[in-house]
Amino acid sequence: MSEAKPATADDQLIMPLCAIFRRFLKRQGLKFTTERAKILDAVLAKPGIFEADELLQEMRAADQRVSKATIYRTLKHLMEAKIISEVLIDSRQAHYRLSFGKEPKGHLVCVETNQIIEFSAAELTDMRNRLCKEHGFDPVSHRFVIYGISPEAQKAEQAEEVQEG
Amino acid sequence: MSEAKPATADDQLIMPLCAIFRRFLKRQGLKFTTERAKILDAVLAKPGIFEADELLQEMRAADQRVSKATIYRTLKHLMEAKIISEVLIDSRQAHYRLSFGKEPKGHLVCVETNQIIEFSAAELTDMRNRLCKEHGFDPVSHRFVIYGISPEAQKAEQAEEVQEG
DNA sequence: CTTGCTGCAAAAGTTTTGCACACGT
DNA sequence: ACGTGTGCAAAACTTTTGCAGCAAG
Repeated sequence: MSEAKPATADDQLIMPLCAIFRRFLKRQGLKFTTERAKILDAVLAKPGIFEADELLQEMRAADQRVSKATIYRTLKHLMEAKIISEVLIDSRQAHYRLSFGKEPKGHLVCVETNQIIEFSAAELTDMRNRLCKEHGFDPVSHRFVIYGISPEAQKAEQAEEVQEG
Repeated sequence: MSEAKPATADDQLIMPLCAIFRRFLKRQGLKFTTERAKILDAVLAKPGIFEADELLQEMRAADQRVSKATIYRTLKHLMEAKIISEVLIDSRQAHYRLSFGKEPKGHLVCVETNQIIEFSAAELTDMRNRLCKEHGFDPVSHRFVIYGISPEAQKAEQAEEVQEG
């Protein structure tokens, strides 16, 4: 409520993640470079799902230029550090989301508009653990993606049908 | 039980699917070519999940040569005809499975060995429909993929740890 | 100062496309 | 015959890699 920008929940999130990444890198004998810091910042600024190229474009727009190669290399490290994780939306391109400290999410994807809605589904984790146990697997993660047609796309479809008929 | 090969469950499956594809093509004003028939046969011969290039190699080995481009074009039609569907295993390459008349399957993937186990999970369809309804979506399909470490890979890991320690 | 990192451009891998010719209906 | 389909090779796209110079610890 003060004039000066107060620390937000986001700030509280940003500080530790930067530290966590730093610690991860140190443990692996890797370096915390300005490029890696910039990329982590860009990732933290993304509210939902993102792609490598999207990150590149947005960083260029913000004059935080980093090469494509470095983005790909850093995304890999961020995944190893469990800060982000891959979301399988389509098989053409990799999609990521900030996942540190978040429960795994399900995704509802509109096949017409590509709109993506995240939802929680804690019961999936139980189902995962049960199935892993049945097959002797050690669970790592899981993905649940639902494909459907969004209300908006449904309206568009109906409009088309009227024209056709 | 006779000497002549009796009709198998597979034969019963193959006949209608070929007919179904044919009908689908006719409806779209497309042609049922020998290449499309050969590709459908190759797909029907696959018990589980397959990739485009795998199909190409196997067809070459069986002297049923078709071009890469035709395989990709035909896989697209088979998906439109709902005979196969895409399985999201990784974001590098498309994976498919014969899906006609089968209930949607979940997949348990070993992150070390890439072994894939299919499992049924009817409750997922209910969950899907419930979530679609909540968001006003018209359900199309869904995917549930679990990542874990298979028993074999676990043993290999333990062996490594012993060596390291 | 040593080791790892970056950017660039080229390579690699999958999927798509343009075009001339061939084939199903 | 007509309109589609096929094969080929090239293009398109995402991701990876080799290398020379640069920067972090």
